[in-house]
Amino acid sequence: MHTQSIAEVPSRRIRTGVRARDTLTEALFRDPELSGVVIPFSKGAEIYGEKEVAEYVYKVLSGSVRTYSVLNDGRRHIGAFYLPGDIFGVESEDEHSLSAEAITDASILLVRRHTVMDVAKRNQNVMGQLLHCTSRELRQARDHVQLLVKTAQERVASFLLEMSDRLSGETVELPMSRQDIADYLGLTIETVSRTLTQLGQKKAIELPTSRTIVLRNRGALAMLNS
Amino acid sequence: MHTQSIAEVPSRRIRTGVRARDTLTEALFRDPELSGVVIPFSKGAEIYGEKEVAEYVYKVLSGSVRTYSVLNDGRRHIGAFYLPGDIFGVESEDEHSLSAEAITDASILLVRRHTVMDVAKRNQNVMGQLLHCTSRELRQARDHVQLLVKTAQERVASFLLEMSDRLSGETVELPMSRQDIADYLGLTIETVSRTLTQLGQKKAIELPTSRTIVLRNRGALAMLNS
DNA sequence: CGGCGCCTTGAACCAAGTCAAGCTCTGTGG
DNA sequence: CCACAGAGCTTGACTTGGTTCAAGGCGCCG
Repeated sequence: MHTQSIAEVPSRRIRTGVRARDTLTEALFRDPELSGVVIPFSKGAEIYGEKEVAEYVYKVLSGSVRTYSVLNDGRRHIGAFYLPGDIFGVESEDEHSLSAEAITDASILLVRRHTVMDVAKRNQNVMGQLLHCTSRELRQARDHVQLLVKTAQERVASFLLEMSDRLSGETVELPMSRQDIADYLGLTIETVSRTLTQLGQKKAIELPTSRTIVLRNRGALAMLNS
Repeated sequence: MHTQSIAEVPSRRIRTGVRARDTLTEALFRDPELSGVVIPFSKGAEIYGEKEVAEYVYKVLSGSVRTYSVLNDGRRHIGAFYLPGDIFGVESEDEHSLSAEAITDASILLVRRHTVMDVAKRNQNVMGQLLHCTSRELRQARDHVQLLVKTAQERVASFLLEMSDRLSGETVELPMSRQDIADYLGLTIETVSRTLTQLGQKKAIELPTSRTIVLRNRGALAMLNS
């Protein structure tokens, strides 16, 4: 359920294909046949819930998003982080398998799922992009699996390298909290914190502020990355 | 690289759609346009290697298969097990992201990847099945991620329930070794062994032989399953 | 019957978790 | 403009679940 209903918030209908400047990564929503609605979500707002019917497909225009599930013992597990340009919520099942929340204030483009599907049926190119999109998620999920069999240092190093790649810069402004990172890496918040401190002591990274991380020695991190 | 080349082994060309008895789960290869070749692999034989060009798509007819990768420190990580009826090796990239090996003697149906792709382009139904197939893999990968943040007991219990579901019976004949299970669950062989012993002591399972496991108390296992 | 894989069990050790305290921002109201 | 509250982060001391190392058992095949 959207905490902000579509009717309540200012939004503008756009033709996704005709946005003048599109530096964003995913090609899928560039197709002129796919129109959508832009919705702002404030920090912490739920975008959709686990087991909810998957009515839309989503693209991050600004801000960042986490998908997660809560285990029966109360622990939260984060499936992925989505940054501007990323598409999320693509499911082949009818319901979402994870919940999604805005990590920061974010503006999200929503396109009706059945619109995408209908276009995909006619337009081979869109179908190909959809398949590509799913299999990128698959690759990420497999990478995530490999993360979780490593040591704490390796996990944190891999995470930093991943973020640096996706935000393309040596200085990484993390949108997420230590708790988010911990739940993504399958560690505790204390272990994440300690490990970052250790990486700082090793001169592999610098921590000007707790959310700003400068990669000083990519090689050293990559070494840990396995 | 196939350790047994296609030319060397007895095989018969079949029209996958016209097999009289098809109790096997995946619909994809039932399409009459998709013809393939059946190849036998002996226990331990490599079916394809990581980073190898993905020339075929595979379906297990009998026996079982594991996909895996070897980390730089020598540890092996198993991505998935495939049982009769399962399709594997579907990649949207051009190369396989994991290696595949026969766990037991197995007969595998191979269909050329570009054949599948070509048919999928014309046949909406086949494309849908392909998408479905990829997203089932995605769901499995996400389940696998969730496995790896649990305790040893939970992991082993989940594994047994998964196997019991897929082999549909309370008595599970495991095709894989303790080492395979350990590498799948991100544990050591000793921990897997100890945990099975513990589950036996709790009367949740019985172990008539080391490869035969009888689920005595599904509820108790499901409790651990989170 | 003997050898070899595979599996189990025990004991010591260690990486990460837990519990607890204190620090550092940031925003808010007096 | 400062004081204070609260959330988020770090650090320390102790505990623990799982690994490591080592030995021995079981079952299968030649």
